[in-house]
Amino acid sequence: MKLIFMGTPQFAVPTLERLVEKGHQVTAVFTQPDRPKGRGQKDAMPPVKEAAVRLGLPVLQPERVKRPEVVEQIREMAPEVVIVVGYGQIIPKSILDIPPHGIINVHASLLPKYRGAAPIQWAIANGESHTGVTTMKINEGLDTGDMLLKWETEIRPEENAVELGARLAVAGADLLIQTLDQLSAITPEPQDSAQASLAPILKKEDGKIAWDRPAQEILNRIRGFEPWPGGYGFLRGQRFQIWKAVKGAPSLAPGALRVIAKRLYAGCGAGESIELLEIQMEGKKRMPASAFLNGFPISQDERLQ
RNA sequence: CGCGGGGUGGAGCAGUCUGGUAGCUCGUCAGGCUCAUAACCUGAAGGUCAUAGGUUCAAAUCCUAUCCCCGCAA
Repeated sequence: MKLIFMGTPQFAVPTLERLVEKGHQVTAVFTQPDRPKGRGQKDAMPPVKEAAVRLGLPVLQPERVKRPEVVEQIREMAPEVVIVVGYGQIIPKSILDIPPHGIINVHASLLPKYRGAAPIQWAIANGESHTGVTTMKINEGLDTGDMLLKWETEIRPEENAVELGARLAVAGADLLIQTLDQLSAITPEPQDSAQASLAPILKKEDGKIAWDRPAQEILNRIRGFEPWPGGYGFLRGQRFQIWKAVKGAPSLAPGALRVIAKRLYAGCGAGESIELLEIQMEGKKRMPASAFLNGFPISQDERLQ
């Protein structure tokens, strides 16, 4: 099919690759503009742009797709369908009507659950046992379009957002191909808004650990928010990131840090605790808790905030 | 030129301000103790103190330049 692809993050890359592999005619790839990133403020290409360049596809990076000249440009391309995967911009109504097969989106949750920008992260953070991907027809709402196909999977107990995201990206790519193949045969199913929930874009503060919460909830958030914002507290005024942790046996007060038999524990709510396995101090590399303890003696009344 | 932290035996750090024989915790190796151990004791190996210049009787430490790593911010 002749189509336009719109996407930005790594999650969208497998879908783009599969489309090309399947012989679909990708007229253009829309992605967010290169933005200053990292130390030194150098402009960095979004993952989808890198993939598009590698695949030899034309790339367009308008600041706003809803600008009339951009809309007109899309109209002239006359796509049969437009594929959107994490583009990062709202598709205006003026574009919705252009492709005869509509605009199809791949969303990383079992809609109507977890509508929004961070469905993978929130599904893990909330301790869900299952999630999946859904293809749907985009309408004017936020992830409220009629659903086409779904794929469900289990969230493994130790799985973090990076790992799950990689699995869902591949599954999403397959599901989209399947959706396109069967498009005429699929009956779009409206979402039940009563069952809907939101997965808002993550903020840095979402990573700040509330030490009075139950241990399991804290662990869910740490792995759900990997690699950003992760789970962190403050130790002696410095940012203290926790990358890997498991449930601990000792009973400690919320936020209390304690070393027992060379293992590092942090207290949670209800007298529970977590054992910190991999941590990172501000300005330092991530390291095993054992290495951290060699150079940073923990006193008895040490506390995390 | 966005802001800041850092590069010291295998790991994590101190020492740098106030130049003067390289230190701590751990790991490794050898031996000892113990029913045993993540415990304890004794001993050993292992470092061009990121790199290149400069100042000095003397530089990990002061000056200059470069490379690399990390956090923030976006």
